[in-house]
Amino acid sequence: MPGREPGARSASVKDVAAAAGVSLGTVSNVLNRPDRVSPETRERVQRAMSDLGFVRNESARQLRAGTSRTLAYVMLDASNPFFTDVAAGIDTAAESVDLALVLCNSRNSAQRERSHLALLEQQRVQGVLITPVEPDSPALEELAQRGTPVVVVDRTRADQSFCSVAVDDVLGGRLAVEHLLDRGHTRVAYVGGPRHLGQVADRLRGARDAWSAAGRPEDALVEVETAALTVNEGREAGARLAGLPARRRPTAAFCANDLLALGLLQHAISSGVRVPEELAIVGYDDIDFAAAAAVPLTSVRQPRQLLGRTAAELVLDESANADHTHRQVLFTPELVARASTLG
Amino acid sequence: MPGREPGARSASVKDVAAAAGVSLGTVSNVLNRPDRVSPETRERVQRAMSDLGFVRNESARQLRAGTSRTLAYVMLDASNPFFTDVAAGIDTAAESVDLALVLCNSRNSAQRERSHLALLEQQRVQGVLITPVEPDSPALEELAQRGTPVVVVDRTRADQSFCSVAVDDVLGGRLAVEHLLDRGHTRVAYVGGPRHLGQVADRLRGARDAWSAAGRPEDALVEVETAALTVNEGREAGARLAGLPARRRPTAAFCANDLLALGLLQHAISSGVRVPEELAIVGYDDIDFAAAAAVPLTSVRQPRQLLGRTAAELVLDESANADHTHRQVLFTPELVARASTLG
DNA sequence: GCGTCGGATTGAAACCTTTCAATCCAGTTC
DNA sequence: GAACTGGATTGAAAGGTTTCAATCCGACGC
Repeated sequence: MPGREPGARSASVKDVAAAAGVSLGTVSNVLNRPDRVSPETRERVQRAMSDLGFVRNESARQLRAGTSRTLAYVMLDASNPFFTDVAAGIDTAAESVDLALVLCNSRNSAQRERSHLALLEQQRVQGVLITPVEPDSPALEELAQRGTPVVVVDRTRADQSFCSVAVDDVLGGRLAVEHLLDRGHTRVAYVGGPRHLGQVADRLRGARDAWSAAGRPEDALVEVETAALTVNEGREAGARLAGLPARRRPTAAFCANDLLALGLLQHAISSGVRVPEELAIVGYDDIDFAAAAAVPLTSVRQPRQLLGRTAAELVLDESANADHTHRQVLFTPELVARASTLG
Repeated sequence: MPGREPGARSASVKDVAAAAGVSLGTVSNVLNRPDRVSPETRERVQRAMSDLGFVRNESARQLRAGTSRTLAYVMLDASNPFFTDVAAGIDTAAESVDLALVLCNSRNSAQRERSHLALLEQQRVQGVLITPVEPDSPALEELAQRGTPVVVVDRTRADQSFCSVAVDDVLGGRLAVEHLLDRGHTRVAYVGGPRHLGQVADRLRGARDAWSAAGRPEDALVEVETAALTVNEGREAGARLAGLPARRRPTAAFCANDLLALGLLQHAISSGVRVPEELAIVGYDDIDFAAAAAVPLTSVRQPRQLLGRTAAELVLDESANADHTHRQVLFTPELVARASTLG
C-alpha cells in the first residue's frame, strides 16, 4: 500500500488550526515565533500537528515569505574527490547558518549546467556556487544580473563581475618545479592538458617561471599534453615518456592533477620503473588517494574545504548585505613532499 | 553593484501579461501549453518575457500545480566514488523523464540525514532515494507513510515496506573466496568492519559459505576486523597481517571494499611484500581507482550505475502508479580478475 | 470602578501561478 | 442572414503559508 489512504491529502495549517481550536495565525506563530504564543496554546498546537502528521509546505512558505532556505553548488564533476571535498566545505558553512545545501552535478556538460541553473533560479535559491564548465559563459552573468548571488569556485574570470575563490595556480606550478630543482633534477616533464584549461595553462606557466628563474635551458622542461585530466590519460603519458630515448627522458614529472599522477605512477610501477629513483612524480590537488597511493605522492595541496567555506561566506554576504562588493579571493597552495620525490 | 537596481523585484506573469497586452491566463498558456495559443500572440508574449527578464516562480507553480519536478538522492558519503557513480545512474534516469536531481550528503551523520529528509519532505519532492545511515530507522517509514515515495539504495531492510535495490553481498563474498580457492590459496584473511554493517556481515557470510563448501578448516579463514571502511584502516590491517607469524599468515586477503584493499595494497608495496606473489588481494565495489591502482586490483564489481537507474525507475513508478507494489531488486555482482590475484 | 497597558490571539490580505468554465470571434454551413 | 463550430482568449478561483494591523482580555494603578 503506497502511502496514505486514498483521498487524504496532507494536512494544512488550516486543519491544524481547526484541530487545536485556534486561528490560522496562531499556528503560524507556533511555527515561526514560538515565543509569542502562550505555552499551553503552543503545546496544544504542536500536539495537533503531530496528530495530523502536518508537514509545512515549503512552496507556500517561500512564496509568501519570499526567501528560500537553500544554497546550491553546481559541481563540475562529482566523481573527482577534489570537488566533493570543496562541497563538504560549503556544506559546513551552510549548516552553521542553517541553510540546506543542494548539489547539482553538471558532469562536464554545458547543457546540463544550463538546465540546473535555470531550475535553481526558478527556485529562487539564496545563492549559487558554481565551478563552471566555461568560466566566461554569459549565462552566469545574466543570472547574477537578475539578482541571484553567484560565486565562482576554483576558477577565475577575466572580468571581476563576480566573487570568486581560487588557488594561485601559477604559484603552485612554481612550487612543484622548485621542489624538483631542489632534488637535483635537470630534465623534467610537465604532464597536463588540454592546454586551453585555465588550470593547466597557469600551472605550466608557474613551472616555466621557476625553470627559467633557475637558469635552466628551456627545452629541458618537456611538455606532455594530455587529452583530459584522468587516470587513464596519466598511464598513457607514462607510455609516451617511456618511449623517449634515455638521453632525453626526464627524471621527474610534474602532473597537472593527482589523477594524472596516479596513472603515471601506475604505469611506472607496472613497467618496473622505480619511483622516485628513476622517475620522481609530483601531483596536484593532494586528494586523499594521493597520500594513499602505492608510492605516496608528493602533491601541491589546495585548501579544498577552506575554498568551499570561503565561497559560501561570500555568497551569503552578497545575499545579505546590500553594500556587498565583489571580491576575488586567491589562496596559496602548499607543497606536500612524500615518497614519490623523496629518495 | 549586486544584481538588479534596488526596489525592482523580479517580473511576474502579471507584468508580462500587461507588457504583451494579453491576459494572465494566456501567459500561463504560453508557458504550459504553447500549442493552444496563436503563433503571433505566443511570440509577443515570449518577447515580453525576455524583455522583462521574467523567471517563473517555481514555488508558486508548485503550490498551485501540486507537483514538483525534482527527485532527491540522499547519499551516505559523497567522497566515496561508489556513491557518486550510483548518483550518476540516478541522474541519467531522472534526466530522461525531465526531472531534476538534487543531491544531499548526509556524511554518515544520522542528524544531517534527518534534517535533509525533513526539508525534502517540506519541498514535496517527487521521491526520495536514500542510502541510509541506519536502514531500519523509523523516520524512513514515517516519511513513506505520509506519502513520499522512498526507495532504499544499496541497502536492504528487514521488512518489505519499501522498494529497494541492492546487490547480493552474500554471493559477492562467495565469488571472491571461490576465486581465491581456485588460485590455490589455503589461508585467507577477510578484512572488514565494523561488523554490524550489513554489507560487512553479508560479504563475510558469503566468504564463509564458499570456504566451508570447499571443505576447508574454519580457522584458516582469518577475520581481521577494522573500525571503518577507509584507506587508512586498510593500511592498518596490513600492519596487523604482517605481524602474524609466517606459518599463520594468510597468502590472500579479501577486503570488504576497495578503499580497504587500496590501503592494504599500499602497505604491502611500501613494506616490500610482493603482490600477488606473497599476498593476493581482492577488493569490493570495483571503483575506478581499483583498476588504476599500482597493482590493478581484482574486485567484485557492483553494477553501480544500473543500481541508480533502477532505483530511480522504482521511485518514479511509485510516484506515478496508484497500484504500485513494492519490490526488492537484488543484482548479481561479478568478479573482475586483475593483477592483484593473477600471478 | 475607570482607564490603560501589554501580551495573546485573530482575520484578512498578499505572494504568483495554474486551471477551467465561460466568452469571444471569425469562419462555415444551410 | 441565422445557427453553428471550434480555436483563441479571458477572468476568477484556488492552492497553503506568512504578515500585520486590529482586537481581545486580564491585570494593574489610581
